[in-house]
Formats: sequence, C-alpha cells, structure tokens
Amino acid sequence: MSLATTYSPTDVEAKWYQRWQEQGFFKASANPKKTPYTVVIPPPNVTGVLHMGHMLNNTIQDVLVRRARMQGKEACWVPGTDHASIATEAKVVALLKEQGIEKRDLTREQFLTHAFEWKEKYGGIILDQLKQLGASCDWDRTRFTMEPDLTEAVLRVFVDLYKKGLIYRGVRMVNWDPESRTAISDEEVIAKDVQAKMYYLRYEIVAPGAENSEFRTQNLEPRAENSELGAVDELNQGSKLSALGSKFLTVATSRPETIMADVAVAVNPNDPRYAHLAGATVRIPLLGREIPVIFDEYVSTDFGTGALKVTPAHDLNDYELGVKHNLPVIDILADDGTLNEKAVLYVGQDRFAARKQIAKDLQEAGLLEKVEEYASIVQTSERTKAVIEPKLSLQWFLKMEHLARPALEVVENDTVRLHPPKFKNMYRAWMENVRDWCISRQLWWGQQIPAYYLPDGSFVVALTAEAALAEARVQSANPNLQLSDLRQDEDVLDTWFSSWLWPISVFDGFKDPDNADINYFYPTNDLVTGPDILFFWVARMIMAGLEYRREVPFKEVYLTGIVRDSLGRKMSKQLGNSPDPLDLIAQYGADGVRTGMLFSAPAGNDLLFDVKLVEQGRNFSNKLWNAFRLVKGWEVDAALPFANEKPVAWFNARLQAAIAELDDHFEKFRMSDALMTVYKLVWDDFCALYLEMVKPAYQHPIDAETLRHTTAYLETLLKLLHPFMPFITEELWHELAERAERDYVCVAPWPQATAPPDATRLLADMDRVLAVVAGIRTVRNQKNIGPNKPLALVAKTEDPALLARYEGIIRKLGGISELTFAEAGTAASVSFVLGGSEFFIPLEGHIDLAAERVRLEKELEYAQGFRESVQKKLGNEKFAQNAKPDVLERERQKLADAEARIAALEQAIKAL
RNA sequence: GGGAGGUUAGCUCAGUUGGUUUAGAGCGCUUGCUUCACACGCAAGAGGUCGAAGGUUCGAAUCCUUUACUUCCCA
Repeated sequence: MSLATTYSPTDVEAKWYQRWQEQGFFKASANPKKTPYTVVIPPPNVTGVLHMGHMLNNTIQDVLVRRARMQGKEACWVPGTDHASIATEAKVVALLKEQGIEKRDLTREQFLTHAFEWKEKYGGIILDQLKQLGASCDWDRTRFTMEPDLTEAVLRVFVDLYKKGLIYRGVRMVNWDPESRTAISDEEVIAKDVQAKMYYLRYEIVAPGAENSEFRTQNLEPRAENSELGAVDELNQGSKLSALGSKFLTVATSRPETIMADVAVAVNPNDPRYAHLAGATVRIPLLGREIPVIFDEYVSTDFGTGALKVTPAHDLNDYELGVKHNLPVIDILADDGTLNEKAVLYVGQDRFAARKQIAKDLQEAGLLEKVEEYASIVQTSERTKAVIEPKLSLQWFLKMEHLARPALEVVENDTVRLHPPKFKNMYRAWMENVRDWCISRQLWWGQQIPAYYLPDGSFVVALTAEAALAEARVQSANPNLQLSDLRQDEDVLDTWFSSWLWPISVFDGFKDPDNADINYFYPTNDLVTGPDILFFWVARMIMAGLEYRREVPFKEVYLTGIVRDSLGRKMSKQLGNSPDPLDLIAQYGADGVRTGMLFSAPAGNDLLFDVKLVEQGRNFSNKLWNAFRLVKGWEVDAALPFANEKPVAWFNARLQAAIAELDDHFEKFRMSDALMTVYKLVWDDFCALYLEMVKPAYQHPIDAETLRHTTAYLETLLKLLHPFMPFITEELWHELAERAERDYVCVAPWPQATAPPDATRLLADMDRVLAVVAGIRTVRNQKNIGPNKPLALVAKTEDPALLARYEGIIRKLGGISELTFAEAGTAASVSFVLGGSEFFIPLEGHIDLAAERVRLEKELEYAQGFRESVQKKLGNEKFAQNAKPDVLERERQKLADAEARIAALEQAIKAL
C-alpha cells in the first residue's frame, strides 16, 4: 500500500481551504428558497493576533456554520474586525514614538493617516490566521468598524439617539484612565483587591469664631526618628491623643495626597464625639487652608475615626456630598495622573509619588497620627491596567433605562436564550442596575462625535458638517454662519458604540434599512462569545437590535469558557503559559487542534487546555485515516456472495441512533458531547467492531456488497465529522471516490436519522453477542492466550438461535474455531456466565480447578445478595403500593434475571 | 458586604420529572500484545460510601435544612 501509515495534515489543509474558496462554498446570498443561517463573528481587535480564546470561539462557530451549510441552509458567517480605539491608538502612538514622532506634534488628520496605514499593513493578520483554522467565513463580507459605511451607521445612530433625547452631554464623575488619558465606561473598570494603607491625619481645629492659630504646631511632639513610615505603629497612645484631641481632628484616609483638594471634613450629626465642632473649621495639614466641618448622616461613625475628608473632585460620594452642601470643587489632578498647580504642593508629581512624599512630610510635621494596613479595592482600567481616577468631567452619555427594559424582557422570556442558562441571572442583575453609558473618549482613533459648537458655545448634532451648519443657522437665527464658524467636538465614540450595531451594520441595515441582505439574514441565529463581554457587547447588541430593527439580533447566545492552562491559570504572556495557536496547527493539524479544544469544552465551563487534548485530536485524525486505508486497500471479488448481512444491519442501527443523539446534542449546544458521540461512533463502533467484523482475512478479497455498504458508511461518517474536522474529511471524501466538479463533503447533505424498524432488537442482540465475545477475550487475557490461538466454545443457553445467527461474528472476533451447544460443560473448561447462559471454553492444562471454584462462588455470592435485595424490595408492601407499574415490572425482571444467573452459576460450579 | 453557580473515579466532566448491593464517559493508570489499517495502535482490567451533617420518602447523587470549601458577578 502506498498510503503512509500516519496522516500528514500539512500537505492537505492549505489545498482544501483554497478549493473551498475557489468553489465559493462560503459565499452567502439572500436566497428565498433556503432557510438563512447567520452568524456574525465577535470582531477581534484589529491589533490582535490569534490566541487560544479565539481558537475555541471560532472553532465552535465554524462547527455550527458548517453543519448548517450541510443541512442545506444558506449559511452566512460574517467576519471582520473592530478598531479597538484605546489599544490601537496606544500601539500607533508607541510605534510613532519609535520613529521619533510625538502624537502631540501631529494634527488629527496626520495621526489618522498613520493609524490607517498601520491598519492596512497589520489589521488583516488575525483574519488570515482564522483561515488556517478552517473558518468558513464569507470573506467577501469582511467588515471593519471604522470603514466609511460602518462609521456612517455609528453617526446616524448617535444623531438619532440624540434627537430622541437619549444622548446627553454633561459634567459627571467618570472613570478616568490616566494612562490612555481618556474616560472609560463603568464596564471597562475592574475592581482589584489590594493591601493598602490607612493614614490618620491631624486637621487642626479652629474654634468657632476664634482665631487660635498659636496652636498650629508648637504642641506637637516630634516623632521618633526611627518610626518606620508605612508600618502599623504604636503611636496610638491614649494620653497623647487626649491631650491633642481638643486641638486636632483626626481624619482617616487612604489617599493623603488628595488633601489639597479637600473642601470640608464631614462628621455624623449623631456622633457625640464631634458635637462640639458645630460651626468649627479645620486647617488642612501642611497646606493650612481652612475648611468647614459639616454634618451629614451619610458619614458612618464606625469607619476610621468617624470623620471624613470631603474631596468632591476625586470621589463620587464626596461629590454628591459636596453638591448637597454646596461645596466648591477643587480638581488637583492633571489628565496624566500628576498633580496640577491647583494642588499647590507636589505639583507635577505623579499621584503615587506624591502619596509617598506627603506621608513622609506629614510624619515629619507631626501631623500623621498613625498608619494602618488596610484591605482595600482599587478600580483599574480593563485595557491599560492603570489605576482609575474618579474625575469630574464633561462627557457624552447614553441613557440606558429606556433601552435596558426591553432588552431584559427578551432574555427573561427566552426570545434570546443564553447557553448555559445560568448567565441569565447575571444578565438580569446587570440590566436592573445599569447606569448611563459614558460613550465619549478623549482619543483620535474612532468616530469623531458629530456635535458642532457654535461661536456662542451652544451646539448642534448632525450627520455631516453641512447639515450641522444648516441647523446651526436656524438655531442661532444667523443665516450668515459659515462652516468655519463651527467647531466639531474633539472626542471620539467608545468602540462598543460601533460594535453594538454589528449584527445590523454588517448588512448595511442603517444605510439601507430595507435591503435584501438585512431582511434575509437578520435576525442572526447564533452568537458565540465569552461571558466577559456579556454586558459590554451582547446586552448592548440586544438593545440596538430592538431599538433599530424591533427584533432581537440573535436567538441563541453560546457563552464559551475561558481557556486556561492545565493548572487552571489564565493564559497570559507574562506567565508564558499560552501556546502559539499557529505552532499547534503546524504540529498537530487544524483538525487535531479543533477537536482537541472541543474535547474539554462543555458550555460555560472553563477549558483547562492541555496539549494532550490536541494530541488526542491528532490521534483521532490518524485513526480515521487508517480506517480509510483499510477500506481503500480491499480487493473486490465480484463472485463472492454477500457475507456480512448482520454487521451491516447492526452498524446501520448504531449509526442512525448516533445521528439522532448527535442532532440532539447540537440542539442543546452540547458541542463537547456532540463531538464525543461521533468520536465513539467512529472509533468504537466503526473501527473496533464493524470493520473487525467485516474485514476479510489477510490478502483475501471482499465481496462487492459489503464494500458498497462499508464505503457508504464511511462517507456518512465523513459527513458527520466534517463540521469538526473539515480538512481530513474533505481529503478522504476525494480519496474515497472520483467526485464530480462540485461534489465536496463541505456541501454534502447532512445525514438524516432514520432508524430501521428492527433497530432495538438489532442493537440488543448485538449487545448480547458482544458480551460473549468480551467473555472469551477476558478468558484469553486471564489465561494469557494470544488472539491467534483458536479456541472452542461450548454454550448452554435457552436461546441458541441467537448465537447461531451471529456465529460468524463470534468466531471472528472471539477467535473461536468451533461453537457447539450442550447441556453441560466439561470439567477441563473455563466458564463464564451471562444472564442465564453458561459458556465453556475447554482448556486442557490451563485449568486451576480450585481457583475456578473460588471465582465462580464469588460471583454466585454476589448474585445471591443482589437477589435478596430485590426480593426485599418487592416484599415491601409500601413499595408495591407506591411504585409505578414500570418500576415494579423492572424489579420483577431483575429478580428473574438474578434467579437465572444464580441457576447458571450453580450449574457451572457443579460442572467443575 | 450582597447575589448566582459549583463540589460525582487520579484529571476534566455527564447524570433529564427521586427507583437501587451494577452512578457513566474521555483522558490517565495497570497487565498482556511487532494480530499483516493504525504502538498517534489492539485486548483486558483496576479505580467513586456522588464535599460534610441532619431531614423528607418504601426508596436520595437527584428534594429540603444547616455547614465547609470554591468560582464568578456586583459593591
């Protein structure tokens, strides 16, 4: 045989991917004669390269899409990328810096030119990588969130939502990322536990109406020189405190560097410790500025000292307190996280450097009472990991309430189903507590907000500058207003403000809301993505879909797990525990990698990736390859009669049952189980059993009828496997037979399960026959008898006809040379009992009578115990009354089986 | 701190409306095997008192209560 004993994927994969594309199999167009099946890809970042998460996600999508295509649906998988404003801008800025170009020296247009150049050069990498995985996307439909049409869609939506009063502009406390120097949305903030420090600061009390500044410093004792700053120290001495207590108010804070932005100290009005401070002011340590003591029940008496410094510019709660008490706002932080001139002290220092320095200075000034360890939480940027600053800033927001209500409704009533359903709870919690979405970003890479400011500071919102001008002329009642008088908002929109339109915008549903594609392909069917972007993206797509199409964007959402390493750790560059997907494909083949990923990917569970899984996938490819080699190598002798009626009928029954099971798994999005069903069908049923039953002896020909059935089965298996392993199945499809021009397994019809009328009996009979075979093989193993040594089998059974019908199979798989029926076995035999039947294998010289007796008696004892427990149950009156008839019947059957088995065992023991 | 999951064989997971000395799968493990498609293989086998305690029931991995551990979401 010329075919290699191991399958080599690399030779095969590129070839077939190219052929599929040449044939246009992945192209989809509105076709009223077919049912549409649509998937939009979660657009990867244009800066991205393929990682293991993409592999899993896109493998699942491809499996679904390929199956739908074979089912005769008009399968449309739309690929594309998103512009990832923060990540891409950072990347381009860094690249320019390497070339000696600073962003601030460029105009917006110049920068965007650079950025688009970069995108053209590198932006398609990840899509090409998907092709190596086998992704059957309609590449002609590739979209990019910042291309002109999609940009227009974003702007149209912005204008529309503004006109509907859902978008507003205002000063709000936002999450400021000092590293990317932009506001980000609540969803882009990740809370992290940290071990922080709580600083207890002394604010000098200025008595009501009196100027007693002589207390300022002289009553302070110098701190011990060796007192380590940062350690929890012992300064909290009662005597000293009480002495100082009357002159100082101690305030606990984790952010001492923000005292320069303090505008008050707040205490609870019910706190007796501070009642005397009514009308008092205190001096900010080091700075000396006087600020009032205010009273508010918001302050909790048991946190810190019960006194709270109020810094409205840098804390949301403080801001609200400030508004309530009419306090000023002092913002001491610059956009990059350094202190600005309003801070007066530490100007130009980074906030963390300033914190260290001020702690030191406070300590030296005797104004730091103590420092405590403090388990705290910091908010960090999902994208840059920088610590977020709450910052008051003028931003654009989208009101969520109106959009969230219907979007929650459709998930609650299962119009959109989440898989696994446990995510419904999470979704509900988010939807019910959703806050307005900050959609403006202080960046250039993205869609510039279509708001245009008039010279008088008012603004208009319009799709184009020209439209804005027309509106501005009306609004200002100034017909002489010129384009040059208008200034467009500098900010761009959040990338998710593009992505949430994706299922509509990729079909041009905004530009042309009634076009054939959108009407046909929308709503899409399945969405496959990670739960980490359930809110970012999935929820918002549902909102946009309902708002703009009055229809949900997809019906089923499959949420994958996270790919982790075998120790359960997230894959990261730092740990270096993430394999390069392309290396894996090169080493094990795309089919091997795809199946490897799916083997351990139950829905919603994290996938603990182990290269062994991919090895298993490769081994499976190889198994299939060798099954093909065997069949391909058979010579036909047309004169031979059909010799394998039983195996052929049985395998058909198995096959049909497996197809039904497979379809059921797909229905329930149990991808891992679906794969396992085919895996076992191929490996166990087809290779280990069926092929072994029908294969002719070495160098003997096969009859034509058997070959015809076997080839047909193999073809069906290739179809069932194709969604999982597209490459090897296509290769074998064409190796197996000469194919017509467009006859590819890629577009072959998906097999329909049609169980033969006698399936139940066929399967049950074969189970009994295979149990006999297993019994024989166990004897061989126990007695160390190789498979080539022929054995005789004597059966004592109430159903000899069954064994007679399947004698050929028993002979072949069991290595049995002679099957006879008798009423008793011979003493020099090894016996085994199945149900009520006894089987004897005469083995002169291999028999240890005593050991045989012990073994059989052990089995007997077990069977008797079993019988007893069943009898006990059947004897229980309450059981007889309450149990359903079928349960009762099953128990009676068990009893009968047990009795037959006991009788057979007793016989066998007697025969010894 | 609030909420939602999970805890079943060494590992990763199934287990549908409670039905049993027999709770399944894949991988791994053990033993034997150059059986002429495949050692990326073949055959056989071992391995679990279903986190713990209590309860309901004729009967509980499955229902209820308490508890421990763990993951995630929100604050």
